[in-house]
Amino acid sequence: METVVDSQQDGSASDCVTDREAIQNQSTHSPVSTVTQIHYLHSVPRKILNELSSDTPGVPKIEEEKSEEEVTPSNIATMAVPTSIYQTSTGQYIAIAQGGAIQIANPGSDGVQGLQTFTMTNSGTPQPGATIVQYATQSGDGTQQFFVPGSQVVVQAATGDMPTYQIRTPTSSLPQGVVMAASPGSLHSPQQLADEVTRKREHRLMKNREAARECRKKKKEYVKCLENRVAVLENQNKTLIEELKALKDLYCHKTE
DNA sequence: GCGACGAGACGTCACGAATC
DNA sequence: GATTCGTGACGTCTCGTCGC
Repeated sequence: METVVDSQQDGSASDCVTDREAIQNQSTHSPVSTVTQIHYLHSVPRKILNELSSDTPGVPKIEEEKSEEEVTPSNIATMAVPTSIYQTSTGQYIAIAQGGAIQIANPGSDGVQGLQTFTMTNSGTPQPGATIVQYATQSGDGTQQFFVPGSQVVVQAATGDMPTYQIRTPTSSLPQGVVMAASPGSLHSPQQLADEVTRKREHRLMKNREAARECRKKKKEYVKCLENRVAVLENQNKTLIEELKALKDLYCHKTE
């Protein structure tokens, strides 16, 4: 009589863990809701910015509105020196440059995703004292314009998938959620800010790289385990068939 | 030798689930 | 609610094989 070799004896088959039984369909849509203040989509710019960043993938870059002759992509380190840097209570950095560019960095997310630049111009102002913020979308859809009363305080009005920003006139009572830096620029230089964002991004990428490696390893082991189990069950099946056949023969001999 | 092709490994992004 | 983790999907690279 044959001995049935079960992989559970060596413990490998019993260690078969079902990773994810059902592979769910993953939709790539990003919900868009209408917000009355300045807003941008989180999911869209990331890929677009990566496409825009040419030779060094992984290095976040800010695409500013450029003049005809100036095509050099500006990254964080080379952007205009901000005159005011604010930090919201959520840790977000908002810098307003001398040229009127508003830069928003979201340290909670990766560098590319969380960086936005708005350019302020004063042309065609329909309201007295108002400033038009030109929001250049990275998708190439054109620019959206927002009217800004007076000057330059950017307020994060909402967070989540659809963060919104309000630009308000600074008053004695700051809007809730906004922390003004003691002296503009003293919190972090743009370089430090960029370094921090880059560092966090690289850390996240490194962790994800390792996780992906681990996940693949796990998946390979799981597949191996399943193949092993198939082999064992086939072997078991074959043995049982032979056993059945032998019993049948024995029964036939006895009845004869 | 060389281009085409498939397989496997890898990095990254996106997103849901789990955890804090 | 924010952060971290796990993983599917996608694109890219490398390597081996095959036909020419």
